[in-house]
Order: sequence, then C-alpha cells, then structure tokens
Amino acid sequence: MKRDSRLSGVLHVLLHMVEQGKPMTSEQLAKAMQTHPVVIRRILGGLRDAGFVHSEKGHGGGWTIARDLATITMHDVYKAIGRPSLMAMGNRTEAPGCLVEQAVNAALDTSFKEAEALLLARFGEVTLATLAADFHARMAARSLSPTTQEHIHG
Amino acid sequence: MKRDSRLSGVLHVLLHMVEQGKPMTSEQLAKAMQTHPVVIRRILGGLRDAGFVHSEKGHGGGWTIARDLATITMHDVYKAIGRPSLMAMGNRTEAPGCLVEQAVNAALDTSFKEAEALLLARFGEVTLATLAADFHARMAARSLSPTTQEHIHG
DNA sequence: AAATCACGCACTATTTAAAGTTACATGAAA
DNA sequence: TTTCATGTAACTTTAAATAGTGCGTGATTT
Repeated sequence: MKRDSRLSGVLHVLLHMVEQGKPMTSEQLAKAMQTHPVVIRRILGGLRDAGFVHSEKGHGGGWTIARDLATITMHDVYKAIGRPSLMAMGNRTEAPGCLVEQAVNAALDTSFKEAEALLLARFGEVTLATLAADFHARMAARSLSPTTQEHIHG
Repeated sequence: MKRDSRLSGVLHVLLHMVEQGKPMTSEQLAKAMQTHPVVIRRILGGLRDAGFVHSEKGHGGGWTIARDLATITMHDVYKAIGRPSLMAMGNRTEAPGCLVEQAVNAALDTSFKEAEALLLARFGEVTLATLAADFHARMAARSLSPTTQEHIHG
C-alpha cells in the first residue's frame, strides 16, 4: 500500500488553520497542502467528531479550531483519525496453528507492542501548542515576522 | 501498501529449517509456509549473502543454517533482508519548504526514531536459539515430542 | 553423457490500503 | 433563490509488498 501520511497531513492542516485565525475552507487548506478538498474533509471529519475542530457550511463557512491548542496532543489527533496502524511490519499469519509461527509471532509482538507504547507516549507529550511554538521559532530563525504569510506554500 | 511480513516469514522459515536438521528445498519450505518457492528463494537470498544460511544446487541440495543459532539475532536477520522500514507512517513530504511542515516532521521524526531504536534494540536481544527454545517449550506444553513432525503445517 | 533436481534471476501479475477524483445531496448566508 | 461550503458515497489511481512464470546454471545420479 501507499505510505500512510494522514497524521502528518492532519497536523499540518491544523497548524495552518491556527495560523490563519479565521475559518478556512477545504479548498484553501487543500491548496496549501497540494491535495484535494475531499481528502481534507475526510481527514478533518474525525477531528470534528472528536470535538477538536468545528465546521460551518455556507458563505463564510469553513474549518476552525474548537479548543485551546495546549489541550490537544498528537496522541489525541492520532486517536481521532482512527488509530491507524503504526508498525509497517506484521505477522505473516494471525491465529497460526503452527507452533513455530506462534513462537515467532510472540517474540515480534512483544517488541512491536513496546515500540508502539513508547511512540504513543511520545505523541502524548507533544501538543499543538508545542508544534505552533516550534513553527514560530523557525519563523524567527528565518528572520520573518510571524504575521506574514510567507509560510503558506507556493 | 501491503503489510510487510518478510521478517516474520524469514524467521518462520529459518526455524523450520532448524527443526528439519537436513537440507530443505525451496519447495518444501514453500509448502510449510503456504507460499511460492520463488518467494522463499528471494527472502533467503539476503541471508545467504550475509552468511547465515547456505544453499546447494542439484540432488540432495537445498537450504541449511550456516551458523550457531545463538549467534544470530532477529536484528541480524532484519539487516540481512535489507532493513525494510519499520514505521507504517511517514511524512507527507520530505524536504518540505513549508515551515509548518518542518515543525510537524521534526516532532514526528523524533518520536519515530526513538521507537525504531527501541524496536531494534529488542530485536538484538532475541536470537534464533531463543526462538527455537520457545518453540520447544510450546511443543512440550502440547505434550508432543519435539521429534515428531506435527509442527509442520497442513 | 544424459536426465533430473534445485537454485538464480529477470520479468510480470496480483493484492492491499492510502490518496485522489467525481458526483451529488444538504444546509447556511447573501 | 442563487451561491457557497460541507457531507458522503462511489469510483479510480497509485505505491509497495507478495505471488507467479519462464528460463538459465550448476550439481548429482544413473
């Protein structure tokens, strides 16, 4: 399959929304992300259900952040998009009748579970506020005011 | 993409080779793994280059383990099959000009790298001997002698 | 020497899940 | 009532892994 970039994508979209300060349409976000508006709606749909963003139809509508950035962690976002699998590897067969495979699966699963736990713990330590702060630091390092629009793609 | 099961597969094949004690052909191994002989040759090719297994052509040929099981870790096997990517997720764009994306990528990469390091460290702690011992323990728990062929699939 | 066995490799097909796209319904604002 | 924007379902495309085909090469057996 393709490499899953939904988490990366949704975080990116959220930060662009934050920087904008006012509602952004799927089309605007899609342009910034160089993708399709429907992809944006799909990916933000989960966040809306989780209460992290709000969407409004019609004129002047679009997407806005619905909560304080400091209260949303990368782990929250990960859960909101449906907890996609983290590990690229899996077992050849689940529920194997073969004892050899059971032994192999057990060893691999133990390692994978530990790595996943660590990953999710790290995700839980980073909030959208953290990411926004990092972005602003990068802006400053580039000697541009955070109010300019130079961070928008294209 | 499909879920990568090469590591799981090759470990499985190796343990079956160990249990057999004499050379096994790609066809025999493929039958046990319910896959195609060419897949077996492909996956074992990397291990041969790394010196972990030996292959012989012609009558009585096939695959054998070339080293003491205790000297081969899951990490070694992982390296031998070409260090396939461990994380199912990636960044939407590598080398992003967008500072927002840079901030997001940096945060994700840090977490991914830590998780990968942990995973590889765990892989390095498990040898083929460990796995074989676990298999024999499972055999005993099932009250079968390890010399029977009941662990072979089908 | 000939037949057979088994790996080696290049090439093609299939599969799986994400990403992209199209089409249309719904609902809000001008 | 027209226009804008989301909501959703269905379909197409794409990336990466596995599966499969065909033929060449070398070793063993007879």
